Amino acid sequence: MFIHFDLDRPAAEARIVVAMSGGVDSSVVAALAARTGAEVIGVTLQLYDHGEAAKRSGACCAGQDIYDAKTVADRLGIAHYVLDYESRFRAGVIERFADEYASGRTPVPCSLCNQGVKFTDLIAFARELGADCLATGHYVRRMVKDGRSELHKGADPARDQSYFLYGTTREQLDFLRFPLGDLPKSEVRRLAAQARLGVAAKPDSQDICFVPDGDYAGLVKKLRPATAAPGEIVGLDGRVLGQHAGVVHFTVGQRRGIEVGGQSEPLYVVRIEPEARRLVVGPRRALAVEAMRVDGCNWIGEEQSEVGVKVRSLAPAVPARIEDEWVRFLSPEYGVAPGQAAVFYEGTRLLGGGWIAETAAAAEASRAAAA
RNA sequence: UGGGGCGUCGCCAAGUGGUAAGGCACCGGUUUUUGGUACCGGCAUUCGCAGGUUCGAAUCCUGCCGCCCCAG
Repeated sequence: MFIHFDLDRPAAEARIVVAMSGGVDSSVVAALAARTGAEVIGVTLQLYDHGEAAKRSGACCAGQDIYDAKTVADRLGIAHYVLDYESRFRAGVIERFADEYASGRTPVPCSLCNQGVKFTDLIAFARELGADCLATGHYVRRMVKDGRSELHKGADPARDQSYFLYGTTREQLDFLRFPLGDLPKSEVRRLAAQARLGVAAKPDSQDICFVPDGDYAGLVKKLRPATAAPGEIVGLDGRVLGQHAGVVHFTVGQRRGIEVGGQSEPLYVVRIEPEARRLVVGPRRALAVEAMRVDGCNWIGEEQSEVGVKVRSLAPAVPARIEDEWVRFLSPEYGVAPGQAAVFYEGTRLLGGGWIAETAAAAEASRAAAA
């Protein structure tokens, strides 16, 4: 398998920097890059401490993973650097992650990380090295049309990671390469095995990389103790239904963990009021949202008003119309959580996106509240 | 301590002689580079307690305990 890296000069004269997390995907990218004949430099970011998180396989960017990346680089015969980005990762991702929960919102740390540490800081570093591009293992595709770079979903719909990259700027995109975007995961693993990389059978990373045991709430509680303050769970009519152990445990649209039984239908978190430490819950129809206000929009493609929009990584894009800051769904959307990303698409092409700032209940939900 | 009603899984609740529905909650799994959703699976040898009748009782009888309502 040969992947073209779309470089401006002959491979023999080019320099490719590969962001190596220590996982299968980026290791294969490094292997593919090495095959082009270009000079390849692997870079691994050390993002957090070497404590508990480092022992967990499947995480990225610490301890074992740095060692794995180094091993792959040695096997490929490429240079490998480890950059200590702990402090900027803490400030740019972890602290903001905690702040979001403290404001009753639900953050997307992967987007923050990509926008900041990976695509801003790491790209700057790669440019300093005189690289022609920065290649990553993301499952997305970069296509050049009429001299302009476009960002598209990965070919494998089950693996597409474009949602997390909506904040990529055009300048960044010009410099980035995503060699895996056309491949199914199975093929990537096959390539890893073929290249005899030790990480070929390493489990996929999942959950939040900097949370050691999946207990993200535990981390947020440590950083923002107020999020662990108990409070009331109230119904749409204001009636107190129970107590909760901290807003940090909840997100809009969430069903499990409310621990209020005796209902005829399930209850979902409809709203989080952090100042009052209150959780407002209601039936599923109370989750219906007809529009959302989107903050800090980034456009990669030209601005459009009729788009497909994703409010979560999984689930297909749904049709919507953009009216200034507000994005109006053609049919009600359920479980739209402030703090999450709204990402706009036209077919497979990612147009742009922003953060969900607030939502407007659909008539259906208002009726539920009145009942 | 007169009258009436009720007591079935953590909550709601069906079942009134034939060998414990269902919903909610909870737990587990599947999916997944965010959180969540969804889906699948699990979840009362036992019906307030103690006796009795019966081939057989959550269901009938007796007593006790507890709660509620109406009267005092």
